Amino acid sequence: MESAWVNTTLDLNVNPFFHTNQAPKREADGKMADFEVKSPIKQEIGILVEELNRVSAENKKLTEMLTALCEHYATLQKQYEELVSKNTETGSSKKRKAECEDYSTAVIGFTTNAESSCSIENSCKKPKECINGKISRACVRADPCDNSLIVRDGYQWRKYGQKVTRDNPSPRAYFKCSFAPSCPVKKKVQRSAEDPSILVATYEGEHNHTHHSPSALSSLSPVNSGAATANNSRSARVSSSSSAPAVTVDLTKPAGSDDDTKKPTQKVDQPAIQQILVQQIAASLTRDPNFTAALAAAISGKVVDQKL
DNA sequence: CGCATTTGACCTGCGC
DNA sequence: GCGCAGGTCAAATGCG
Repeated sequence: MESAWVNTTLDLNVNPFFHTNQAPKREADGKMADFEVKSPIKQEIGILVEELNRVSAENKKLTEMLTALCEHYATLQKQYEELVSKNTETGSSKKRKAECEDYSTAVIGFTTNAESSCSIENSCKKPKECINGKISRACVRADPCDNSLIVRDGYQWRKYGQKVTRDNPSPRAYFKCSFAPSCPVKKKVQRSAEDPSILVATYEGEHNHTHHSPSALSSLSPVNSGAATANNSRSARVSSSSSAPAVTVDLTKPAGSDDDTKKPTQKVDQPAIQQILVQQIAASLTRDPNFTAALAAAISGKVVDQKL
């Protein structure tokens, strides 16, 4: 992932003759008398210098926007890695404290733990529950006014309990998967203590049935679709693309250095305006918290699938 | 009437 | 051993 930066190369053709049809021709006709072109050339140079300054300023602005984008991405990635490393840590004997800390820090994103079962709640579970203990966590942005602890993830859940925990004023709801009678998966949903608009869903176990609930998927609310709606298997990717407009972000291109933007580019077939458009879209997307949350969920879901 | 949700009681594990 | 806190059960309740 480290190398998956956005290409920062801007195809801003600052060739002085780019915007003038006459100049190259005159250059080709190089033997033209000085007195014939002196005055128009001066005027033209002034215009071109002005144009160059404008483009340079725009270039600088775009570079800054792109830097912000990359920093934002790096921050998200760092957050994700911290969460993963935290979940893979072993040895915290004080399970309840550890769990509490997890809730307070896992504000955005989706974490899972496929290899080391029960690491999040390693010491709290009965041994028999740890055998199938694949634990994952999803954070879903929800309306703070909505008291229902419902996380729509495509599965059918049956609520079997609710409890107010010590470290969080909002109650914790307990769900069992009712899609299949023998499905052992359980889900705990609780609002984040720090941000009541975020629902933290913790999944335990693996579904022993296929996930096909179109009605449930189609009912994913816009509130959820923009945030990280996910569970421990496939629905993370499905939900993130179910109702939101399709946005394809290519992060596979290597990043260009700052110097790259200053180099004159050989490519003239790609209009600069398209590049600017792309940059502006990227910048606006990174300012959208829903998009960043969805991106985090999508990345997490990808990692989960690779682990499976 | 059947199913899902609510909610108080009970069970279990952990720390002191 | 006791108390605390999280997790689960099951009767009561609500809703379509």
